[in-house]
Amino acid sequence: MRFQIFISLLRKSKFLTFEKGSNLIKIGAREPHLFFIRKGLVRCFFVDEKGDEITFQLFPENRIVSNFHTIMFNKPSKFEYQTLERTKVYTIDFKTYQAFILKNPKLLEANREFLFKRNFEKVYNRIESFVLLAPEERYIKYCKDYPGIVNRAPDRYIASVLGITPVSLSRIRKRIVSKK
Amino acid sequence: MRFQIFISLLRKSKFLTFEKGSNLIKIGAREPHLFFIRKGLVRCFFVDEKGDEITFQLFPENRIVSNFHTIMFNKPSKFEYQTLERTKVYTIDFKTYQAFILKNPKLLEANREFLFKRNFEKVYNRIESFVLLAPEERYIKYCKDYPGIVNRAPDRYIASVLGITPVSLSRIRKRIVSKK
DNA sequence: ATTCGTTCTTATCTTTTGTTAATCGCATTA
DNA sequence: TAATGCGATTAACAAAAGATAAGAACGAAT
Repeated sequence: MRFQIFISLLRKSKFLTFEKGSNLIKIGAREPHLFFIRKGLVRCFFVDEKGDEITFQLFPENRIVSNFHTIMFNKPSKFEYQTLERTKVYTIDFKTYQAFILKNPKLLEANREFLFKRNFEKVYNRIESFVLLAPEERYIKYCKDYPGIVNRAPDRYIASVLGITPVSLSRIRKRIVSKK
Repeated sequence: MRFQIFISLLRKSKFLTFEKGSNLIKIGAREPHLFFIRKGLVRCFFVDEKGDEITFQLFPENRIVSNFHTIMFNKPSKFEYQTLERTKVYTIDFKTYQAFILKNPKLLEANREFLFKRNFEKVYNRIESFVLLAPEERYIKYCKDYPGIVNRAPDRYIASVLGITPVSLSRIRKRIVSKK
């Protein structure tokens, strides 16, 4: 029956395909949808005072993308979510989703699991990486933790996620290779 | 009536005072309590492979401290929460708290506000600091964002939170002073 | 007041990073 | 095939950070 519930949730969602380079959510938009990435790669970035794009996060398959500024605070998005590959998603309006969850208390736990726990864990691990590790170790850990990203996204995006420059990342990679 | 509800929640909680240097939560413990810091300062740290203590976070007044590993996953705490000053807290068992929230739907929103939104915001801002800012700017921002902490906690804890060494923090401070 | 221990600062040296610019590699296109 | 453009690499230099050790400042305890 869990399965049944899941099916009817799927019925309420749409299955969409975005071409490479399209936007799921634009900066300034109030986009209240959740996007579950079935296939593809999504880049989340913002623009700093100098006008440079800062890549904040990269999302591969099986992750949920949403704008927490909008969903939590009903504020316009600070980030832009852009596909780096042709990307297929299941998408559903957050209110529709939440109404559905409330009607099916059995899903409450699964909801918490997906939307909060996973996120918390990842976010805390990431901060721990910054607190504990030097850039080189951070890169190694990132490769381990997200093998499905490193060879699909441009290096400068990875560098940004790690909080370093592309030049530095290039040197780190060289160092790692020469150590072997 | 919001106020009434709040009062009865307070009734279910205990008001405790911890001396400086005591533990709210120990590493390995399954401590299911929430602690609202009324007065004082709490340091959250873990121990790395070398056996060194790494300060992960510092909590001043009006923040809620809890062990999310336990509350979310029922796992033993990875962190230790230790008072850096004589600290007064309101504390309540998470299950008691949650049961109360469920009985008072008017508190659902306030609950989300306190336990999730605030946390998310802080955590994202922190990651942004690491991604975007150099250590010196990160320190300046930390002083701005948490003026109630910087002059109360030992510098080496601050350094750890910022992901740098105490020596480096000392140099950063000197640099900032000499710029003025 | 003196001693002790802890923390912060300073010094020295090595390693790493940021910055800027030039070069290389590769794919797309004219 | 040649030209173009974009991203990664390399080079060169300055600035900053890590590591280690020594010294200064400070408070607590005797």
